[in-house]
Amino acid sequence: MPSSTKSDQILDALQTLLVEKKIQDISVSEIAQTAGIGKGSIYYYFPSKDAILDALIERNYKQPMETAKHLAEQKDISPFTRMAMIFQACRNISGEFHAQNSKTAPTDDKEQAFLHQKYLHYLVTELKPVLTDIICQGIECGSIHFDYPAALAEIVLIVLTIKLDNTLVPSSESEVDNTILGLISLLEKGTENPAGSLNFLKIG
Amino acid sequence: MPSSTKSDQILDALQTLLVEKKIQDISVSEIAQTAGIGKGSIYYYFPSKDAILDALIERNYKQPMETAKHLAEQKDISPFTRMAMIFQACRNISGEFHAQNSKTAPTDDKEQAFLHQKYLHYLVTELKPVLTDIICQGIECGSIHFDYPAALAEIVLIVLTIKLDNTLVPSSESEVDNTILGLISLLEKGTENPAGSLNFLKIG
DNA sequence: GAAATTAAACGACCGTTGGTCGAAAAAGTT
DNA sequence: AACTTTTTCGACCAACGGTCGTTTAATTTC
Repeated sequence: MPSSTKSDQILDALQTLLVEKKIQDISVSEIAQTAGIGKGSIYYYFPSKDAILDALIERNYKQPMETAKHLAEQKDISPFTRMAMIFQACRNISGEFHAQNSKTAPTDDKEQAFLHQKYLHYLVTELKPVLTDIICQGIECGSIHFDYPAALAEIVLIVLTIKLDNTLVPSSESEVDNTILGLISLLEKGTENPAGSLNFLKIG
Repeated sequence: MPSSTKSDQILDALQTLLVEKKIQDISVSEIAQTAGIGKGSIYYYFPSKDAILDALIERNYKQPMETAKHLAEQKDISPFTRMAMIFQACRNISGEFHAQNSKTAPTDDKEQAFLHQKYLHYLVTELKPVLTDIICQGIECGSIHFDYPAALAEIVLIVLTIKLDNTLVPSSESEVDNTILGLISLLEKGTENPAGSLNFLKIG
């Protein structure tokens, strides 16, 4: 199922290789070989190896990110619920990625974290304004009480991304769950909502 | 002021070089040259380039970390205050590191983040049990109300480390301050303490 | 359709890298 | 002094990311 454009072919190749190897163990020649093109051609479409990785990340995240943004505009849903849905979307994105990448490698791959770092940056940067906007709407309509909407958005995104990726600060599964529950509780108390209002999207 | 052991000399050399270059631009030969020894000798003391970096991180963090741990046992100080002091200690550690490393490089160095990642892991892992313990003490004596002490500790450490390093998710200075203020506020509300109780250690 | 121009593809090649190795020097032991 | 062990070393290796001049394919222009 080859993609249309040439640069997509290259990204496909990298994606394939990433399933069973870490980036630093994948050579540009290898990517070229897998894509079925010459090594030099890679540099016609991308300025560096790093740029290929960046492009792949963006491609992978573009669609779920768009739906998250779209969700932000559904003003008929309560802001608090929409915040919860972004919450959930984060989970799905991270989960999808994780399933995609940890088939062979256990979890000790330090170098792999290099990749997660880029995801973290991309996800927080893209989603922070969206989530901030939703929180502000919640504050205006009185369902959320908090003085630092942007900060709240960032805190949520950082903690969620890091804990759900579980690579930058590895923990056992139950520890991850515990931290998420703690975050939910902290959010509920911090936004002056009753305990359990965010909990309907519990650990699945 | 050369250090005593040979492996310390090597770490000194790397530290010196790190002031003006990122790790990936520092070759092992360069470290050897700066340390005044042959390249082969490096591999007598360290199994890989990566291991040198790990050792340097541990050496840099060992002392402040010990004082933080020591602080955890000062049971005559209120748990809430001690939590604030750990808070502050985090700041100092990160600040010290940041001052040490960003003299020449602006902030755009993506590869540098590779290093911060290791700091994040080390700092959270080491400090989480300490901070959790303090929070538990606070819960017992009634000055902190929260159901997930370990989660709270982790959330605080993750957000603080990431925001204070300001490399993994770069922001402007005022944004960093805003996020910290937000975190403080969230903590105060989450632990059912009055607004301002953590604020005496405001942005300095 | 031919000529000219631009886009795309290529792989040999370059400088440098992290890491190995066997030999030699230094230190320690008997 | 003879022998063993620890330490030091730099030539060497395979492999890397990236460049380059050149070739091939596609497009435009007349």
